[in-house]
Amino acid sequence: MLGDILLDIYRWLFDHFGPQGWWPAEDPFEVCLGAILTQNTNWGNVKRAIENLKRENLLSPRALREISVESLASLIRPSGYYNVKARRVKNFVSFLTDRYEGDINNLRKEDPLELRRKLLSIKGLGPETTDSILLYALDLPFFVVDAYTHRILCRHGLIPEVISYDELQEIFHQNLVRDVPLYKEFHALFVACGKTYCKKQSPRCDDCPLSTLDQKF
DNA sequence: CTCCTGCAAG
DNA sequence: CTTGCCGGAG
Repeated sequence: MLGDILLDIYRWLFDHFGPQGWWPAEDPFEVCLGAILTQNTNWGNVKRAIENLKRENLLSPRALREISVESLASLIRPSGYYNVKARRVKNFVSFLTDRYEGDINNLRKEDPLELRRKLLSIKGLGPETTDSILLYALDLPFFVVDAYTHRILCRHGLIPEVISYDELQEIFHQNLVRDVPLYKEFHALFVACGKTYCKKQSPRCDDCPLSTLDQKF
């Protein structure tokens, strides 16, 4: 029932926007950095920050382990919240080097739910950042919930205004097949729809590919 | 001015 | 539950 509606949403969005090809990054570690840097931040600004790190050959756990948090902060400045994010990147890199030999692939040896719990214990990694890493860097089937997901489903009356991250994620896990490519594309499509149509202010409901959804109730 | 693929601290 | 973090684009 709800699964059918979610699949309908997916199809309409996919038909309208086409494949999004997320996550835009060269390797899994870059995905992790991007996931932290894009917290409440426009991706365009994150790209600048990552370009700075690339230019300085700092896109590796080893290199980021060495650099001072102050230097790191100045390099990621364009992404905003640079002081807190530099600390958060440092926390993640320490976690990776101290416990997994700085190799992102060693994370795959963990039980997925246990790994999620451990990532969440890192200061600066909340549920969305963690699930982005699990899904887009490690190809594990965890649905990434974000502000767009909530806004779109809420405006169509499919979920209550007040709902926790885990509760909303469970809706996807319980009602959709645990398919990694589907989860990757679906989240990216929610973002595309949220940015283009289901905007926070002055949403463009008339042109929205999901406009027929409301008539089902 | 608001918003952006949040999160932790107060 | 509210606030601080913050640059860049529209």
